[in-house]
Amino acid sequence: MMSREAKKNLTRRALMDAALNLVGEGENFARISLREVAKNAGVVPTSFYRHFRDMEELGLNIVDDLGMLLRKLMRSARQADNYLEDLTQKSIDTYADFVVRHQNHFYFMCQCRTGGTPALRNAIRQELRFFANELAADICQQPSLAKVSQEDLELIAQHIVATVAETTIDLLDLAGTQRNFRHDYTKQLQKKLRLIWLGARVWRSHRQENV
Amino acid sequence: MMSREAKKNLTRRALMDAALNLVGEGENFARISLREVAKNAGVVPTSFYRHFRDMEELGLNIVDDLGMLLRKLMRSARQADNYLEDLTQKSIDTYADFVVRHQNHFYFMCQCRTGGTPALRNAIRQELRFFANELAADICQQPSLAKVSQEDLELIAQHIVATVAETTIDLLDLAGTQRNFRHDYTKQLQKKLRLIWLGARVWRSHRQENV
DNA sequence: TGTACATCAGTGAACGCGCGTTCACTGATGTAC
DNA sequence: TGTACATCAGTGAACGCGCGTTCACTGATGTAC
Repeated sequence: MMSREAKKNLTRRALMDAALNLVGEGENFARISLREVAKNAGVVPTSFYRHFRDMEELGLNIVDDLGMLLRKLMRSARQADNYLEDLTQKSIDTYADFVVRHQNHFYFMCQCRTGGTPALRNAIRQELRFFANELAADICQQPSLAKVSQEDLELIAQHIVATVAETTIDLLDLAGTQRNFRHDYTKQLQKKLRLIWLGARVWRSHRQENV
Repeated sequence: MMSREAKKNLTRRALMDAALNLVGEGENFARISLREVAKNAGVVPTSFYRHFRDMEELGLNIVDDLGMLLRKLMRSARQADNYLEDLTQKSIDTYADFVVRHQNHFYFMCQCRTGGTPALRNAIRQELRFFANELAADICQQPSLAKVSQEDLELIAQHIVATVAETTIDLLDLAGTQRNFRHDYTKQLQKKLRLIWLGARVWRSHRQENV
């Protein structure tokens, strides 16, 4: 038999997955009711309280999931061959794969990043900031960025992460409908990142340039 | 006496303003009930139906408002002295003023741009795309962008608009708490836009550059 | 190993509440003559 | 200008429903001896 704790964890997962599925089907997380989640998890509403105080706490736990996923993504990106050329393209491909494989989590991210309760919003922003800092640590080794201060490097990394997060909803919306959806998305995102990248290469910290 | 039509318009405005105020106070638009809006507008719930089919239709009308505001913003930005130096700084200042003066509308925009129903999301995205196209038409006259294709110009403009929209929530959050909130915000946003701008100046359309 | 008791995840009935929506209405404004 | 009728924005009662939350419970799992 399964231990009591293991069974409890199964129910907990079922509740979180039920919420994620509803979000993946187009529901707004803010409107999803505790009873709906319980029903979809195959559990009575009162059971919910054995695991979470309320829907917001469940949401915060989903954000923890998301953080773990992002760390996993970062790790696998770092394992990739580090030939510098085409690194951006490879990263975008890795990311697009990852998003499609964890659609529900990324729908949740896109929706709650600006639309959630303040606590939820901040939790997601914090995860993205962490990711950006890791990215900053990675790219600071690039010789072409030698003239950029640490502070500005972090800003650049944050801008890159924000750009990727911003465009993720397009990828998800396309993934649902189109067959060869990936090409248009990666092309656009690559151009946007190249724009930032080119800017970063001619960036000089501690000097204001006009226009 | 006021005409029947004029009175009706007052009620309509009162309903929209009630919804906007609730959003400005931190409520999630998706969770605001028709009855709450009616109560805050000083009107009986059934009256709501004389103006909107449901909350989504009210939301779409707020997006129309927002579109009008953005066009007004664009007009006043164009009227400003066009000395090229410091144009970015001026534009950011104009924008920040504008956002603070129409806080509720911009809270609504930040929240529904990614968190709303599909119809609402798309309506807002369309307004922002329109704004970006206008911006593209403006900046294409810059001699430093002569080598950029029309398509890429539009992408750059979209990227700028997305960056501004993305950071607007920071401005709003800061506006509520801090006294001299504007400085940090404008400084960060200016750096981000400068990054894009520098990138755009060295951009060559129709050629792939690697990292 | 077996027994007696403790723990606690999940149950099911019940509650009061605010929700969206319907309906027939009222009375001020608008229109035709 | 005055009268008689039409329009329609806003009213107020009523509905059935799903909501979050409470409570005492059950019975499988865990623990102590």
